[in-house]
Amino acid sequence: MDGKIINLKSKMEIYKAISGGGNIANCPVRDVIQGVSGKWRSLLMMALAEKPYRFGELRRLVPDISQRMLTQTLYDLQRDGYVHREVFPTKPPSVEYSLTDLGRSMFGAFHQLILWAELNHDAVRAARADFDAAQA
Amino acid sequence: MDGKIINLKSKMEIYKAISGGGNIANCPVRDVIQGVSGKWRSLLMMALAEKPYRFGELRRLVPDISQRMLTQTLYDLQRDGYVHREVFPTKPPSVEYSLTDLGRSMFGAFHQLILWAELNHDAVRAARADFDAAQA
DNA sequence: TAGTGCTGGTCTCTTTTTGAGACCGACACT
DNA sequence: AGTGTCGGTCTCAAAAAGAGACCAGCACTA
Repeated sequence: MDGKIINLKSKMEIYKAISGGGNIANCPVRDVIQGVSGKWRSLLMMALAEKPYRFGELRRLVPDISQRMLTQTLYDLQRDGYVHREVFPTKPPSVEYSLTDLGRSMFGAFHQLILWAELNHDAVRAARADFDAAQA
Repeated sequence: MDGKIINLKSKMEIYKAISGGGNIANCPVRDVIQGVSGKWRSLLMMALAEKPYRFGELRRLVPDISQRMLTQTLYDLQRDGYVHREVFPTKPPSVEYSLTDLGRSMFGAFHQLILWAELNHDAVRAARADFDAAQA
């Protein structure tokens, strides 16, 4: 926290990064951030970063996710290339999900934010409490 | 990318982090991730990390945001303690938004992910293209 | 003195995303 | 035949996001 962490690019570069020329797919940041956004994606990435999991295991690990969202989120993560899905032809066929190299790479960067979150969660909660109190 | 970037905690710790005891506010990661999730939060953070901006400036900088979402997103960021809102009693009153210390701190961690996004965006897009092709 | 434009919003309505939960086929065990 | 586990899909309701009309206050202008 040295007071000027940020020396980003020029206004025009920011604009380009932000607007993506009107097309979200042209904006790297938005495109990738969408990849960790959503209520469940970060949690599943954290779980899979630890070790591969099967569908049912994930469902039990994250008890408050609906099956639909678990399916959907895993599908999206797979589509983005972060997660590998492998079906094993066992008696009841089992499906294992694991991080790809790209997924591990992304998680490495994402991990910084996770650490920050754990360290500063109290500060955020305090800020919210103060804000809500001031509004009242 | 050394193959094992991640040596996170035990399963139970993950579970606790994930489930938050059924209450999202008890889960630091989810709580903070929500703070950069959403279509606009990361973009506004990036913009404000560069320098303070006024409402109208942000609206012009991010042309495809609706006024409603700009208001709302800035409000949320302010509530989380990342953004400071100051009203100047000029002729038409102007409102300036800037990052707080907490916001700058969070952005420092978040910045890692931004850098990753810029470096690896092509890989993500390629993965998606491959996936979509395989589905067809 | 009525129009026009700028400021920073709010309000309403529509579309998209998320969520809860029922349902499904295959196979194993009892 | 009945029950359980596996990994899902389907339907429908609720929540969030988005588009865009509208608004008050003030300055300048005609």
